[in-house]
Amino acid sequence: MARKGERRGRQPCCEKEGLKRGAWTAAEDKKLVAYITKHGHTNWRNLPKQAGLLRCGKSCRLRWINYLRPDVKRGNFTKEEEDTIISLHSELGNKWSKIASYLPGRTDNEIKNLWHTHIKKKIAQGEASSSSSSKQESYEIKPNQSIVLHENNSAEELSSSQMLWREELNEGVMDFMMMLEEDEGYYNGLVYLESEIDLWGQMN
DNA sequence: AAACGCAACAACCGCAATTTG
DNA sequence: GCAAATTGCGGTTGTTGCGTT
Repeated sequence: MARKGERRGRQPCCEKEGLKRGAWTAAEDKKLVAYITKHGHTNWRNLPKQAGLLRCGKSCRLRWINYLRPDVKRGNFTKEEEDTIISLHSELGNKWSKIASYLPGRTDNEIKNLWHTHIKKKIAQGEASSSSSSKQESYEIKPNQSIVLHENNSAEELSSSQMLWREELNEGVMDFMMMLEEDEGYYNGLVYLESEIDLWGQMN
């Protein structure tokens, strides 16, 4: 907290100078995941400094919540999810985080993007409610199954998109593990991460 | 093959709400 | 109770990739 007599008024969320912006690199992602896995995120403002990242806390928080969190569901929206979004939006308006809370694994940003890129257009074209007659679009229905890091699913149980998704996840975890080998504490973090992903999978 | 336009989505910004001392 | 710090949300912008000409 600022002491009396220090600069008044609202400070920017981060110093603009010397901080990196734009797309996140794999190395930055790893640092962030490793740090949060080990220490959690009690203070986003201090986190980047402690994690050795040249980013502002806001940027780290956004990256974690929208992409790096183990329970984030990547991939195309199902028809059911889409219908839920349409229904909730008519009820709640642009309360994206509220809408996201009804869709486990989906983020407000993702839903907002979907709305602006697909759903809004569909509704404008009057297609939203006539799903039976409308043709499937490029983001057509995909089986809504869990992320599985373990080798307990046979290939034929997974769609090609799921296989690709799973491969990407496993690659990421392998990279992460290589980094973790140097630090036992980080390994415990990985175990935690995996159990979280597994738990999320069981819930779905 | 190059140029252009558009769609998709990742990331940033500003403000509001909440928390803290 | 107040001021300042911090977090979270929603709007918007920037970048990238793909399709078309």
